[in-house]
Amino acid sequence: MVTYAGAAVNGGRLDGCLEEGTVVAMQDETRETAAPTDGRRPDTGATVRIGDVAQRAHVSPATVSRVLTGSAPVKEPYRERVLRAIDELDYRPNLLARNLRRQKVGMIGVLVSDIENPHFTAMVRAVEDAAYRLDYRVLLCNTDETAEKQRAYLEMLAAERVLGVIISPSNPAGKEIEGVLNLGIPVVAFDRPVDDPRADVVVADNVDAGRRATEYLIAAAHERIGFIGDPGVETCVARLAGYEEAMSAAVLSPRSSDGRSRIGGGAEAAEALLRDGDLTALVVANNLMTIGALEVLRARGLRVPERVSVVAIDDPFWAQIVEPPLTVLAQPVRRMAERVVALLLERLETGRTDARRVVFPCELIERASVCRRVV
Amino acid sequence: MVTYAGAAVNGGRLDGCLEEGTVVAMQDETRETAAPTDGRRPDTGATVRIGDVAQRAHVSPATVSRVLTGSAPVKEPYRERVLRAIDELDYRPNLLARNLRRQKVGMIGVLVSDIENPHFTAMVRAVEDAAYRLDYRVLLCNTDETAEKQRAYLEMLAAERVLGVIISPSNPAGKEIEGVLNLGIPVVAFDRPVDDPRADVVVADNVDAGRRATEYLIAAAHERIGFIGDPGVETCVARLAGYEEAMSAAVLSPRSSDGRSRIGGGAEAAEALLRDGDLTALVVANNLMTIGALEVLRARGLRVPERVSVVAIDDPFWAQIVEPPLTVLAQPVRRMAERVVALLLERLETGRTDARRVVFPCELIERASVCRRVV
DNA sequence: CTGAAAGCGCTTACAG
DNA sequence: CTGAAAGCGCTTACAG
Repeated sequence: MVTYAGAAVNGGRLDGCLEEGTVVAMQDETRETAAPTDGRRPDTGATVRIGDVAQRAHVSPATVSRVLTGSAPVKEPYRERVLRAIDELDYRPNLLARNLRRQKVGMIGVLVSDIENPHFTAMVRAVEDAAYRLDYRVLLCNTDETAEKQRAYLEMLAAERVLGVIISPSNPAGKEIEGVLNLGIPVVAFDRPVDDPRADVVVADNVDAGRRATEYLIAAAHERIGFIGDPGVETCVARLAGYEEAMSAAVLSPRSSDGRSRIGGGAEAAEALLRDGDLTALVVANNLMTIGALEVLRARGLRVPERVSVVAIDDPFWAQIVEPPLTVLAQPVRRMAERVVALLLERLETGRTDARRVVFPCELIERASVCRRVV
Repeated sequence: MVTYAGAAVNGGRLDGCLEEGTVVAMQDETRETAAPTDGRRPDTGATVRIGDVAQRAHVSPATVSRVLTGSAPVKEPYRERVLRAIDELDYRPNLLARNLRRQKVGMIGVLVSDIENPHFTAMVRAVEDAAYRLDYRVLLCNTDETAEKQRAYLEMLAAERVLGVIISPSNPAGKEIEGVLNLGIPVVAFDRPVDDPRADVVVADNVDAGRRATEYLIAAAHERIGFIGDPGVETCVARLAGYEEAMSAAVLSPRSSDGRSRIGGGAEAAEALLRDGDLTALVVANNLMTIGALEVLRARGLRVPERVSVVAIDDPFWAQIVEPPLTVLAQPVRRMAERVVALLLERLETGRTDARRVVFPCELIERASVCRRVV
């Protein structure tokens, strides 16, 4: 707080002159000061190694290693001397060396296709939780729906010899994953399937989700129902398929638009659908696109649900504070994440090699964004 | 899609019997099948090493290394033989060995205190983007507002000898960071300051944000203004200080409550404040707590802004679709993140050692969650 | 239970 | 420009 009080003295000179993204302006708005460096040098260089500890404790490096890792018992006079030496020298083992020796790292890699999407974020959170408890550290990579970043990260994870890989594949899935698999590193795919038959897969039943979302609207007498999806993303394609099934079963004509999985795309897709025809309902295939669609409906003064009913797929944390609270098909994210970790661990611990595919049904949560169409 | 069609055949048997979190039920809801394993063994074991490549290309390992890293030019007959051998053997260098030899990894560690908070998620995204472009890989750790996880991850990053650390410290900040700093690994703190004077710090001007949020409400004739914060989180404490400054400058009595930085806590804090007195306005110190507060206001039928006006600090992506769209003090997240990466790189590349502190002002964005108090 | 020694798979001065 | 050799800092059979 002391620092803060000082920092705030001449703060907040905005005066409306702030322009988002203007880097030049940043110089003016920010204050930059050199903090005192208190004499301590960042003492690079002379790092202490296991040999130094051994010497100081009058034991062999092997013994130090053994107390460090607990790989074998060490008798009392030695043990304590080692511990003290470690403490006195502030020794921290170099994992780079340990990893090389052991030919593995205590990490599992998690590749996520969009870290800003709350759906993935919730997944990651659950995965990290579970893995952490089991003493695995998580190396999280954001592939940004990009094949190139996915390849680069997969390459790195393979080179780094992680214990296992958990991935929500960016499309097109599959090819780049072989390198990892060939190294004998187990992979489990979540949210979206992966082509390689050696990988486990945990997905929601997306075509069912799309179908049920649509059927729910049809049951409320809607007929002109649009769909916002993303032809480039496998989950959305499946949801679209479910939507189309339901529509054709009811002899209604489907109309869908590409929302590119993002907020902005969802907005554009909504615009396009609205332009083309007089919709009374919308199925939106993911939570980010739902935001875009809602923004457009609001901007046009089309009230939800009276004028346009909406069913979203995904149940993000904000679904209830939106006006009206969203009726959704929710994936059991937490349980799916736990399953993902369990599958990976099973492979790690039992050496299982036959691939599993687990499909979770979604749950319909009725809130207030759908009403019966007034005929 | 083929796989999907099959998967969906008997999908979606929910029938209302699904209970969130019931693990037992999971067995019934999910279908698990063994996928074909197509004969390929996960050929563990016989990994190919640089020596194998060298042998096949009739060159020395040193030469292979040189074409791999580009550390020195390699003449044509050799170069091509090496490339072919690499390709034929599907060789991928073992980074564990490379790292050990070089005594560093091409990774920077990013520690974030809550990965489910869109504020951090946006930050992480921007950091990852910038770092990736510069060819650094990001090791992301979720500390969960927990000193223990923070310590464990910091320990790991130190042992792993990452190039640099970017951290939004969980409180209490500081102590655990010394190990990293002592190793000569640069650290830059974001969102919240870190105690060690060797670290760079990039923060928003939080007391100013709290003050301006409050002044804005006071200017709209509000007098009974509550504050939802988190005494355990430095940013929130600063925002509270700003709030208190503004209140006492206007001779109004402050009333604040602890929302523990989460949705649930925000809800409880709102309940508590509402119970204690007849508020007409609320300042909420972060976006997650804002959700909780809004849920409570909605549940009680207290309309925003007519009955209770709200100013939130943080401008998450959902601020505009909420009803009413939120008036907020927004941090320039993207620019802050870019600054963070720039500071780290500067240390990495120029070897700068004097610490910097950069403070960004927040921007007031007026939307519709505040109205003039009707006297 | 402890120590001496080999080795994990690379990279990089050092010669040539 | 290329190769032989040393070495990064650990761990782990192998003796004792």
